[in-house]
Amino acid sequence: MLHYPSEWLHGASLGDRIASELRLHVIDGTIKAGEVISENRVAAVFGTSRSPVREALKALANEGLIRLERMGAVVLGLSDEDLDELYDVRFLIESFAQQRLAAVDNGKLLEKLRQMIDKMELAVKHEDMIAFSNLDFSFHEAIIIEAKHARIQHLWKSIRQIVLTVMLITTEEVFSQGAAKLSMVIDKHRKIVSGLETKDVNVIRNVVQDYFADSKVTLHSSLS
Amino acid sequence: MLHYPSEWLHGASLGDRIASELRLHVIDGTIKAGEVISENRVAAVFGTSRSPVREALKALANEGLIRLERMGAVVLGLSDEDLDELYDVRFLIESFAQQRLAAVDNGKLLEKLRQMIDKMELAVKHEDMIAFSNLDFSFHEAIIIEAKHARIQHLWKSIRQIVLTVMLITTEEVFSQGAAKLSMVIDKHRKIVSGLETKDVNVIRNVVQDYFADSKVTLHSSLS
DNA sequence: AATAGTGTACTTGTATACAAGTTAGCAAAA
DNA sequence: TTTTGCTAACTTGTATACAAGTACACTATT
Repeated sequence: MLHYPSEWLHGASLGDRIASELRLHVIDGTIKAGEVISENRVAAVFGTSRSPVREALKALANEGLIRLERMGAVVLGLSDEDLDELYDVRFLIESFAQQRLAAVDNGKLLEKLRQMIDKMELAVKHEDMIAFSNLDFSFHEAIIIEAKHARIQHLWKSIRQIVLTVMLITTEEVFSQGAAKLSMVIDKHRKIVSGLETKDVNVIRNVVQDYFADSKVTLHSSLS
Repeated sequence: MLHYPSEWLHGASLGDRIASELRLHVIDGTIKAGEVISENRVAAVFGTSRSPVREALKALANEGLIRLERMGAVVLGLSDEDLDELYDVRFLIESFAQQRLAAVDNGKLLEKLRQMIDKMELAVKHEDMIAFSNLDFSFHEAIIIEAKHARIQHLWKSIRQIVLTVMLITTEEVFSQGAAKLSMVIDKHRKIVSGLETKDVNVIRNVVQDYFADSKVTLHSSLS
């Protein structure tokens, strides 16, 4: 059973840890949609009081993974359709961010992105799946942060944990498909860098569209 | 001093009430950006324990109005730029929703929207500012809900309280500008209905663009 | 006077206690 | 058999208690 990487939990409170573990299991289906969970039971499972559990459930509710009700919280899960929608929103956010980056000096960002791609290749060589998924995630997050739009960054924040967790799961699958698939993934990121280089909003729009259209395909073949 | 309408708080927990009141005062500037607030002090002000305050602060942090730190939460507030960005995001979300509605049968929605517009005129006649702002809000929310995209609705959920509160404040200003301004606002909503009627994505895109471009102008002239 | 050390008051994170409300099941009555 | 009413075990919302960590001012020392 996949566990949430403990190195991603440094300095995290109990509430954060419970949220991360719960999130992972809701997304990977260990906790099934329709199930009803209560603060007390979750607290018992994790051996804590209700306080951190309460925070975790609030967080998961904010992310749309569960729905808080009068009695108990019902698990919503992430269906295939939900994943599609998640990528719709990722596209919306990243597309906005990249369009914005076309209008400013983005040299330093591009350098950073290229370094990340180098590290991706290293992670492939070391067969370090966790590092790879983290790099994939950080690549896109760097773009969004560099766009310097507080509200957009906030939208991102509301889905970032889900995206990170989904990437963790899908990367596991991609790794099992061998080096060819991985170099395709890396190449897609190179295309994004090339797109940003042009600083042409039309080129960028197409690049981002291609990226996410392709990602959706990978996503579906990976999860079914 | 403007208070959060108590009729919007039916069945709300203490946490919700504190969040709403705090949100209003952060947005209207009664609580200034840069200020540091602590759970204890807020609890003392509202005469409650820290528990509901804690929830309220978490909610406000999720909305980006404050930033939680080791010691105390620092108020971020909503600058003019933040408001611009808020409307960027509103445009992004509603534009997506309306594009989606072009492809489906939206007759029932249109009927509902027209009824809302009628009620707006009634609210003007009765000089009921709170009802008007609520109708304006519900009009746009109805569009987003009807798009039936869970992730998009979630993005909306993460800003809806801020939008509602901003509308409450700006509507107060619009009302003070007299009937002519109000009928302009109502007319803008009629244009949206007309746009949706065409079911033409290009027409709709332009209508929504116009709507929010114009709203931004109103917003700025209203708050400075 | 400047600085190092220390204590105090404040902060959050977590645990626990209690109150009020909801649900489900069972028993008793029609 | 059906329905009504009650009980008992759950649920969340809120209050309170405690622990660990942080900032800041004050004091003693150089």
